[in-house]
Amino acid sequence: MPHSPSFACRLIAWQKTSGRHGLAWQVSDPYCVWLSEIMLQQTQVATVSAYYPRFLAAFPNVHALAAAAQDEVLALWAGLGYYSRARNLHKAAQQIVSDFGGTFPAERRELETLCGVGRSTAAAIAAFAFKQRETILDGNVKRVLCRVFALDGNPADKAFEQQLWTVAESLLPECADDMPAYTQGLMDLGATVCKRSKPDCPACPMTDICQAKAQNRTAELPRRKVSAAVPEVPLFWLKLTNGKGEILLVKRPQQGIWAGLYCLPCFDDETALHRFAAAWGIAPVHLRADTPVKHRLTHRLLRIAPFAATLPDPHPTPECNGTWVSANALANHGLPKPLARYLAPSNL
DNA sequence: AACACGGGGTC
DNA sequence: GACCCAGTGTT
Repeated sequence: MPHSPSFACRLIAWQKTSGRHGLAWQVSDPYCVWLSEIMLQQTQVATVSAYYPRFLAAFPNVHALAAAAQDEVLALWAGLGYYSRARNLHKAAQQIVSDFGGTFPAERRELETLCGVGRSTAAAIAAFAFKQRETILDGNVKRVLCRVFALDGNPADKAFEQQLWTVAESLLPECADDMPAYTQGLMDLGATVCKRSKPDCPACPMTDICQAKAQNRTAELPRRKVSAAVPEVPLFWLKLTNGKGEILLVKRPQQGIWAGLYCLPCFDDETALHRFAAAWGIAPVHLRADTPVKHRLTHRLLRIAPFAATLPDPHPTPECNGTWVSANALANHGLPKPLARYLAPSNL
């Protein structure tokens, strides 16, 4: 196992002089730390910066969040992606109230019982808010460790993953007071110096102990994941407008893509869309085909064919759990990014 | 172990 | 267009 007594010292000193400071969530309040850590999962700092203050203003503490409606939470999360994070955040706020009397626990193990909080996020909260000697292990840290110690393993391999946790734990500083700066340093080093491509080795505090650099292997470590093929999925949207200029939105189920968000009536095939339109008294000839929307997710390529129609007068009113929403009320609803773009191309 | 789950940044 | 990002939960 790699052991480097100087690793933590170097990192802490570097963070204090050259790390990132002044980010809105660099505070010791566990609620703020937790919220930021969830937002930052698989999401870059620049993206989160626009969402974090808005969300915190709406839900300034865990009680406010626990008492909110899921729709309010999702409306503030809309566009950020990975919406299970928002649903779990909401659930976890209620867990904090019900299971912990409204106060965040300081132990990593207890934090891990919260919905949406895995080991790394629990460790980040424990380290930043409670100065616990727990290690994070995110994409940045993995890259730093794989390079500094020339760890050459398959990222999909469970045993290799476990090895990374063990290495990360072995590097923790002895003094608990150093945990916030150390943890921030791990993230900062990976994000600003030990980047995936073109690492800035001359600026790195580990440059003279880095084994990947010594072996001229920074470009090949960490090893890449093997990426799977991304299947294409056709989708059909119906933009139905009533006499008041309102649009029909339907809340999506709690499972699957865009779970819990609001969307236009959405169909797997055109026949199903026609059937739905017919129930509102709209014949296929009155459906206007709009410009197709291509939207890439990590694991799917959505090819969306939007249709538009105006409700005839009079018209039948079929059983429908949708809601009619005016243009200026769209912002109150959590919409998937491509739908927000389609309905209001101006606010990108 | 593999897959589901968004959206954007970067090269 | 490919790869990655302050990952977690399900199967």
